[in-house]
Amino acid sequence: MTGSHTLGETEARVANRLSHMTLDFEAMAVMSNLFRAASAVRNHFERNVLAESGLSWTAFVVLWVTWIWEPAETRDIAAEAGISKATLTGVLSTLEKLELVRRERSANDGRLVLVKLTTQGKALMETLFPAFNRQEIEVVSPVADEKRGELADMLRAITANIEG
Amino acid sequence: MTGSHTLGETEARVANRLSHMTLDFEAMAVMSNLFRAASAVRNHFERNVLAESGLSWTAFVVLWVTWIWEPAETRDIAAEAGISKATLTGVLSTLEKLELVRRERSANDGRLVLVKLTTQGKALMETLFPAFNRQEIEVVSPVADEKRGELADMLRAITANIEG
DNA sequence: GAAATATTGTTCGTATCCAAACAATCTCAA
DNA sequence: TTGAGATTGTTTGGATACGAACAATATTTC
Repeated sequence: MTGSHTLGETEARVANRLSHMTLDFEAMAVMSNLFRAASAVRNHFERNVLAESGLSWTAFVVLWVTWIWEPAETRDIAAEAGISKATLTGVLSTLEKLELVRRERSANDGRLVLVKLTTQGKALMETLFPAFNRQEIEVVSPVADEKRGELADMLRAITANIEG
Repeated sequence: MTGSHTLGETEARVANRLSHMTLDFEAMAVMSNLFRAASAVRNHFERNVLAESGLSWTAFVVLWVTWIWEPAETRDIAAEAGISKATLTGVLSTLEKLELVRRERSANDGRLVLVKLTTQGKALMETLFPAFNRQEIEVVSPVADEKRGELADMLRAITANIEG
């Protein structure tokens, strides 16, 4: 993930390249670190937790959302997972092929598709999710205990500001 | 991005579903908000800044890294952009088709490929990057001025902890 | 200097990922 | 009740995404 250049080097080089522009480097640093962190954490989880189950990151998120909300409507799953409904169609097909999930037409509304976990899907989540959480603890560990609430709040505020 | 359920609802439902497990909900909240924020910001940028240029998020990042470091070696671009070299090959082909970038064999080392921006590529970045930064300022605005450094530091620490 | 080893970018196969077009279904007004 | 409009999940087409295998080139080893 990290290149051969340090972040300081990059910022100095950027400053030089952009010396004729008026820029907010602090905002830039926040955004840059946000994406680096998200990408690094995601790759870390895919390799260390998800790989042995053969699940992609998105597949896991979809499985998780379904687990929490089942029977879940696909539009809600897509929104909650942060992916388009077109993407969800493909991911659900993958999860169905793995027999972790089952699609069902809604009786009340013929347009809707309800998604449920199979017995295997539930069993997988029962072991996978605690393993996932153990890694979450590991990943967050460099942030001081008393700062974590603040960190979550700031990230939440950024999201709310965009989507509001 | 946000579903019809609030984050509080989700957490309550998760707590109920997982009541028999020992979990760190604060670590979970930090990770959850990290991905929500990254995803929301990325989508926001793709739709509001990048769409008119016909660039994807990744294409922009690659273009940006190349702009800063040109002539840039592909292995460095991939590392700096946080994508695999296989992915970079495809993205560079896209950027070359758009005539924003040029590939060149290195004279010193026949294995290396050097990447440079075309005149059009430079012109695009001259207007696109300031527009990008203006949106960055907007996105970060809900975080108090004096907290932004801390936020960047915490995210940096998480990344370093994983990759170290 | 020749052979073994390492490194680099591309290709291949497969899985995401999205916007836009689409068919099926539902809602609601007239 | 019938027809216009809205909503939902899928399909389509094209770009991204990765690991693994690959050919080309450099480096190391003896």
